[in-house]
Amino acid sequence: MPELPEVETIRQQLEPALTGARIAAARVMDERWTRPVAPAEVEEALTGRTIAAVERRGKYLLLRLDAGRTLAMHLRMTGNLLLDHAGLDPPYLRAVLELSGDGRLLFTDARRFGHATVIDDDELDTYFAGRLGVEPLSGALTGEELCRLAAGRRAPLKSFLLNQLGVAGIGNIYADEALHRAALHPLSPAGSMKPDDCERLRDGIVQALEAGLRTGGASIDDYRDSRGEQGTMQEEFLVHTRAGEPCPRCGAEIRRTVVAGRSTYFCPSCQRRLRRRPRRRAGAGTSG
DNA sequence: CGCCCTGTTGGGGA
DNA sequence: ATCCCCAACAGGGC
Repeated sequence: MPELPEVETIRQQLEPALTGARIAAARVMDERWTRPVAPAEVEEALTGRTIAAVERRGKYLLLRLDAGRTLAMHLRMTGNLLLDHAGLDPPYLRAVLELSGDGRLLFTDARRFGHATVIDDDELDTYFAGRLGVEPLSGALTGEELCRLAAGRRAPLKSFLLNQLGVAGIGNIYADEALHRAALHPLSPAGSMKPDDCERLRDGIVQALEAGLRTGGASIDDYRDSRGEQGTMQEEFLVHTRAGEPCPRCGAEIRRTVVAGRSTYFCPSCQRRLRRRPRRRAGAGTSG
């Protein structure tokens, strides 16, 4: 479940070992990982490089290399990064970065949706400008900014949150959690939010992500070892996958529906649906 | 055993 | 602008 908190947790775990490490060799065993770029091209770009920093943007994990380039990796659904010192041979191994001295960084991915690409540093901002919106934990996300992003949009709030171009890093789980915390209905049109709704949604986003960060490490370990088992993290979810259980805020029964093709959990009692804001007539500039 | 459904994401086409 | 489908695979229900 690599949404922003999980990717950030992985980043924090890898940072001490990878920062300053040299990539002695790189092996890509799945051409899909680098498509449409040939694996050999990526292997060559990585070999001999030193990792200057480990960063995150949205759900992307970045290895900043010397020589002015960056390896940007996306885990998608089932991608995982493993720091190995024991000669592991995990299933679904897609790529290996051998580090100088001891250690290997392993990229595994059962579904093979994960992706990696090498980007010149001077193209980095352009690359992400077309893919990611504001970082929700950077302090740049305010209620006001959220209202600006949502203005005029008729898409459901859930879709609005899943679209990385508005706010970066929110996936299916944290979208549900944020909307519940904000007491907003997932099907309310994004543009229907009033300033007060935007403030609550901003708080809901930040609080849901921070809650995930607090337990992210445990959830990832559980996830890595046992897919179907219940992880520590799941016990933190207020509504996600909790259909039929009582809402922690009002006690009503949490319901499941499908929005934007994704399972969506919400409380029909305290997440009330907003109506579309009446369109303002041209010239009627002032409002209360 | 096989079929169907579900799922942590994002891109492309309708 | 918005929705549907797809990518590839595991696991559970029937």
